[in-house]
Amino acid sequence: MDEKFKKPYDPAATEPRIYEAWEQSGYFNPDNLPADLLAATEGKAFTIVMPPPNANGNLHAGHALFITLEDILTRYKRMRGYRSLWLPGADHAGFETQVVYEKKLEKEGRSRFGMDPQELYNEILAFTLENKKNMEAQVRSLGASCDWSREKFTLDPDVVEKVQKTFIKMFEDGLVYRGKRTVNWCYKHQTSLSDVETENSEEVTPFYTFRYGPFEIGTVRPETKFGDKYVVMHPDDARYKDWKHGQTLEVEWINGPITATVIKDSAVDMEFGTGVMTITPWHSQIDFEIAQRHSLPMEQIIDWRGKLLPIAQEFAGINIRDARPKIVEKLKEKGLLVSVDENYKNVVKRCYKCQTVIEPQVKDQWFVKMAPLAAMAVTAVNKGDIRFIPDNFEKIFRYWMENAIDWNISRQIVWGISIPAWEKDGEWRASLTSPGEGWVKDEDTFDTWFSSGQWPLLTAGYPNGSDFPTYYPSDVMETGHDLIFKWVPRMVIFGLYLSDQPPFHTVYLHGLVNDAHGKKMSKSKGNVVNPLDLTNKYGTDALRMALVVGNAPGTDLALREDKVKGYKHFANKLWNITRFILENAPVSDATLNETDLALQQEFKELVADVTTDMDEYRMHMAAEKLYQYAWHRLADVILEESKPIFLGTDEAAKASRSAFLHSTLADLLALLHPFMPFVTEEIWSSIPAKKNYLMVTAWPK
RNA sequence: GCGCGCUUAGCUCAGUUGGUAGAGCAUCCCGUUUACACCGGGCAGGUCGGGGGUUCGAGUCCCUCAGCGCGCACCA
Repeated sequence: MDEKFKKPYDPAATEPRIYEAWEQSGYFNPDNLPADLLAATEGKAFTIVMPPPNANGNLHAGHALFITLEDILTRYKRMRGYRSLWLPGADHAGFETQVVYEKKLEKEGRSRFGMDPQELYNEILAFTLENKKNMEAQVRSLGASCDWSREKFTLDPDVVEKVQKTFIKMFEDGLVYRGKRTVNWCYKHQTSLSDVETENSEEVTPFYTFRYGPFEIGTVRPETKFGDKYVVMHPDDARYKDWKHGQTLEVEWINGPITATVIKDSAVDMEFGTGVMTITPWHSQIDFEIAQRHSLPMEQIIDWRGKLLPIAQEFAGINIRDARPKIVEKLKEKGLLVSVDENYKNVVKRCYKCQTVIEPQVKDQWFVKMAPLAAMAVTAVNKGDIRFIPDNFEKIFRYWMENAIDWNISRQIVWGISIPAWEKDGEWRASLTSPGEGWVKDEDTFDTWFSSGQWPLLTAGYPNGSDFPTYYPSDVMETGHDLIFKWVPRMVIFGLYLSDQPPFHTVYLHGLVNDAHGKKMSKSKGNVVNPLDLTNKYGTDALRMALVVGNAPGTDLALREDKVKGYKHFANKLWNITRFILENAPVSDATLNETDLALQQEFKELVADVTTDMDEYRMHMAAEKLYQYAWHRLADVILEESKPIFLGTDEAAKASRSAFLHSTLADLLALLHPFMPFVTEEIWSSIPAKKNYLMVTAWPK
């Protein structure tokens, strides 16, 4: 028996050594897997594309969860004889990273505004590459058996070029268009944002009712109302039936009399307020749509920094935050303020990074025409080409695809992939290089989801790389349920659009990792758990088990330190089970007696049960069953019952029990390996059954 | 407003197609007879949120109500 079993299992001393050995072995690369292992599937591929972590900081508990789940699937399939590829990556994370970097600049008393764009880009690139190394080291420490030789970065030159070519193809296919439309504008970050980059918050805002000629109109935003010269009501509203569409009238307004025009539009809710509203098309989505329907002119009231433009006359140059009370005061003095409801509940859109109130602004941007693409995605789901785990997420996916709105892919930030579009005299062309003299390049960059949406294709080298189509489509997309409408649909759409097939057949969605009381982790609450602190204290295997057991797909998890501690004890339990067997059971290939055959049968049923769980993505069940068997069946009962046998004189019984224990230990280590790769590999290296690494040993039958 | 999810032992959660309620941690009692005190043995603890229905049988399926959480939405 190896002397090491006389001391408790020491994860810290073991894990780096084991990971190094795995990496050296080359088996993370599916092209190097042993032929006898692959024989089981005749070399079929199994591919998971890693959701590329943002290369802008440390890994958090959510990363630890997805790395654990994906590594379990990869290791399981590898042991089942698949050419298992888990392809790692790193995301430049456009806006996210730029926000992180801007905070860093702020701390240094600097600002991105006024910086040379190329200089800023280079600084962020250096920062990102440094973080990327850090991130990769952390992924390794969690035991990820991914193929580093294939690692991709979203700013690799070939990735950038392919992303740009996709845009060009979409431009030629009429799936992207240049549109002057309402966008979500963040004053702090000076960029437009997609709908998924904003959050809604319900807030209590004063609701003002003003006299507008013969009408009363309601608003929460008096500061936008300078240019309001269209008064809108529902065509069926009996109260206003005497007012005709297009009719004009003189009204006294903020800065004097104006000529207003009556517009009838069914977008107006008759039940709300007085049923009459004025519109500010430049700064409201719904007003914009009404204005479009009636071909009304629109004018910008607030500039890109949040200050009132000259149309506001005496208020020009004032920040809208400060302008509101002043304007209300003026309207009140003019006798135009009818009432104020101080308890009005209103939904306000905010920037998901800085919580700045989002301003609708009208801007020329590139939009993806979503309807035809989304229809393809719905068809694929209807045909059963994509399965969701848990399956209720299919409804959410479907809802999102059936209500898809056109996607703004232009960002006014430097940190991203440049949009290959050129403009001359109002005409736009899409091209990698300038179409000729006088063409001006679009300065904007792509929304980061435009590139990450193509990730499964890009990692496989679409359309002509050596891994395409060997490792495309991939098998499982494992990611957080919060990405069900941010990332997953975009991957499905790009996969179908570019390759005519979905990029994966299964979408496995995990929940959030919360704190011990089920509360969302946040820096401001101070309840953030650093996964590496836990692995340093209890070992990586312990953390992995704590993240998996009892964590049903799609549901959130409360991560408690005592749970991690419990599985550290379990790793040690395996250690001591091994010690007992090595000390007491001489190696034997004796035929099993009746008692031991029954034990073997019981174990075989466990193997079958666990295998089914794994095939059905019930990793949480499999892990718990293995834990129960190892501790409360094998250790508590079978080993205890073995003691008198080994102390006795019945040599046949000893031989039989020894044979059973050795084979069961070997198989149990194999079954546990995907969950607890380090301790199982370390034990495996010291038992008689060992041939090659446990990582490339066949899954028990 | 629409949609989704959750409500099971003190805490955190499992419970695959409906078949006599489970785990970990915590608590309490006992134990060092040596694989392991990073341990072992044992006790206690739940009318599975309320109500109704389908069924021979429901934590599991259906309806309804309540509470909590989350997402979506152009009510100015």
